[in-house]
Amino acid sequence: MPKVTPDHKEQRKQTILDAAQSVFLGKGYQLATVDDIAARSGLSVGALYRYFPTKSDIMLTLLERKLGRAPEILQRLTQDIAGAWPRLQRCIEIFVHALHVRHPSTGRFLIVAWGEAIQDNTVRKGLQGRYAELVDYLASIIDEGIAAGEFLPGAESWVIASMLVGMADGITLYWSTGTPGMDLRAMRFTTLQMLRNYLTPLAIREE
Amino acid sequence: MPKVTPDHKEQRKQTILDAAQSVFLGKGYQLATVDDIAARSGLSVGALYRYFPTKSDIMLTLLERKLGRAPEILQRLTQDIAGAWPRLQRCIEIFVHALHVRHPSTGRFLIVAWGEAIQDNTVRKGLQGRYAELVDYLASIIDEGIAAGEFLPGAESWVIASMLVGMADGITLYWSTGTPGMDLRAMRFTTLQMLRNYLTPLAIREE
DNA sequence: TTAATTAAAGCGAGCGCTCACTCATTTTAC
DNA sequence: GTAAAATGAGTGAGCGCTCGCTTTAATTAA
Repeated sequence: MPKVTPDHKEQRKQTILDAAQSVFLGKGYQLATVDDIAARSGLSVGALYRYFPTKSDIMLTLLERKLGRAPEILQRLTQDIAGAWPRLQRCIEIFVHALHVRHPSTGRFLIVAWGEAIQDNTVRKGLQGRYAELVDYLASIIDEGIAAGEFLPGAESWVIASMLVGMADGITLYWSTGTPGMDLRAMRFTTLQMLRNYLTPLAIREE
Repeated sequence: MPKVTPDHKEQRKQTILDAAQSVFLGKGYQLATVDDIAARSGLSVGALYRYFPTKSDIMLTLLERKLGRAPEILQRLTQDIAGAWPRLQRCIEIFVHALHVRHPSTGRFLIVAWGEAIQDNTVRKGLQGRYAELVDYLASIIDEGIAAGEFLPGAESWVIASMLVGMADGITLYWSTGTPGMDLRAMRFTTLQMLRNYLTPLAIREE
């Protein structure tokens, strides 16, 4: 199909990315071969290399598309919610729900990406950047809460935000490797309660 | 050196394991070659295969030696501490301190292992087993605290223990990939405070 | 309307290389 | 002298990526 619309090119790219994600989920990044991805996408290896310069680049593009718009989406979905705590709570719920329920494959994909980040500088930089944006956004909500007198003044927003995202990742890690008997709902509930206890102690909460 | 003592054989094994860890830390598991490990250990590839049947087996043995005795060690180091909360707190401090300060290479190694666990069933099973033991042990402390009336009755010990270990891992993950500006001490402090607030609410704490 | 032309899209065998693992040979401790 | 330990060149499978060729859809010419 020569001289094809830009739309069509974008569709092809997405097809390849979908195939790549599915292969990465099944075998991890290193064990996934370019032949695998080509076969799954219904294209040839050569065609695939017309859209992406390297295998690593496929992974990076996937990361960007999966995580790049997360802060913006969270912002859009929670901008009408009044109060820092309800907004923070909603953000965590949306994020965790997305990783574990709505798009569980994305959750597992992120873990694969972390596995690769350990040995690949480019992937590591990509992941770090995307996560930093997320942490910054959560921290900004906490800061607002502190400024509004809703949260305990001493809370270090960046520390807490990092912990939250770290916890989400750690738990996704266990869960994605199929550790049996994990009650994700109970964990989310307990986390939120712990967090609320910490950020808004009784004195403030009862006002 | 033929007809050598069992002691000497054990030493050789340990030499190889040390070399392997150092190579794994530098390049990750997949990118580390058997040649690398042989070179670092000062032995030949052939000699190495006299002590370990596969590369994967080296990783598994390393895992077992690093993590297998953790619950037992924690128990020994904290058995004299009275009260569930002080003991739990000490366990977390010891564990985190071990991962981040005393043996930071072990912390980073565990992350490499997780990366590999995602694509290798054997490694995954090994890691899951080792971590389950740890979670069980922490949960048992929490259960004791509940039984003694020291902790809130409703607390689900296994959920909390999983969260704690998951959090430790998630945070180690960020930290090990060199995410800048992370204040590990502040995180540990905040975590412990959150946990204490949750497990021993004011009503109980003020007794 | 149809045929000829064109340029991009698609193909896949094959190249060059890496790597886990082997084995015939040599070295070593007793 | 001997049996175990150590050696390291070799093996063969597998992989990312290339490149010369074919196919196809849009464009142009008749």
